[in-house]
Amino acid sequence: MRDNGLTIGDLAARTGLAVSAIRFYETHGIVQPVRNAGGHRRYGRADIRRLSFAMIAQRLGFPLAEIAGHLARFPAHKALTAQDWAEISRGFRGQIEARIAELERLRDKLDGCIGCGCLSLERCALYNPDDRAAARGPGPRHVIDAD
Amino acid sequence: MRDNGLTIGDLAARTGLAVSAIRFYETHGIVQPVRNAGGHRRYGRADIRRLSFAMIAQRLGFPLAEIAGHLARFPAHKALTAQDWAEISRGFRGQIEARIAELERLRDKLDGCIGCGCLSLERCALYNPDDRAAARGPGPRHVIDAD
DNA sequence: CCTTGATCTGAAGTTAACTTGAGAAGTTAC
DNA sequence: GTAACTTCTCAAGTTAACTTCAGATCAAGG
Repeated sequence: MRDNGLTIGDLAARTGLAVSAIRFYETHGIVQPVRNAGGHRRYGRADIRRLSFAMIAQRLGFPLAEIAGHLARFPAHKALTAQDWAEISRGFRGQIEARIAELERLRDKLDGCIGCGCLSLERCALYNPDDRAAARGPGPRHVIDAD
Repeated sequence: MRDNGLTIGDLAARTGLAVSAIRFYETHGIVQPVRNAGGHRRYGRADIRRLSFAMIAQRLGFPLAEIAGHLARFPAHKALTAQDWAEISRGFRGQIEARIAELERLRDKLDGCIGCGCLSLERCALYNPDDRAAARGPGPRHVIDAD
């Protein structure tokens, strides 16, 4: 008997996510299922929306931590409204535009450098030490996705 | 006595890379220094160019493996010519343009979706399972990347 | 009731691109 | 010649985003 609510398997089938991924997202606070008598997770409809949102945001290139941050602003079991979505989306748009702009700058510099062949660290516009300094700390550097 | 050639420290100072990074790049075949009597690495001028190239390519967002692949086409101790550089660069340009185009598509879809708020997996243009395969980034994406 | 099949937990593995640390040995400046 | 660097090797740690595995328990159909 389904008690009430969806099982993690149901959710996986509906969203296309792996069961393990959904559990992982839970550790990041993206969903917060309740437990039934046997200790199994039970989800509500709002959770489908939350996961859908997370998947879309990931497609847009945003890290889970940031996505979780956005979702944290809304009650765990309340569904996201069109309002909420529009509000978050506008922020996304700005960041996408920024990434496009950065790539265009790089492309233009590259155009200027093709044929030059200097590869000089002092003179090549493509090599800008300041930009590299921005990426600090250990771990993998997300080269281009800066910010 | 410097025997001949640059030490790894010299190279680090010249390129701005960490000594550990240069050793790491060596494991990827990006540089192939010779050893002096004491077992220390000695580099040639061509190696500065190879590292510069790698750094620039990384800024452009290319993974080390791919960069190493490009460099593998050239003799380890021959310097890259303007010709070589121009040839490789043209390929880069194409890939940068592709990434820009992908982001623009996403931006446009997002515009269409702001205000819609449906977040429906079946209908939302932003959620396209096929496109997920294109996602770049860190982490084991093999499930998604599944050929 | 019993057998599949789904879930549970917690630990460890995966990729990328490096860094950090330990202990030993080479190199250099005075 | 010796103190002070620099470098050497190899193993293990780091972040992100998950997956895989093992051993155990829960749930549901016949």
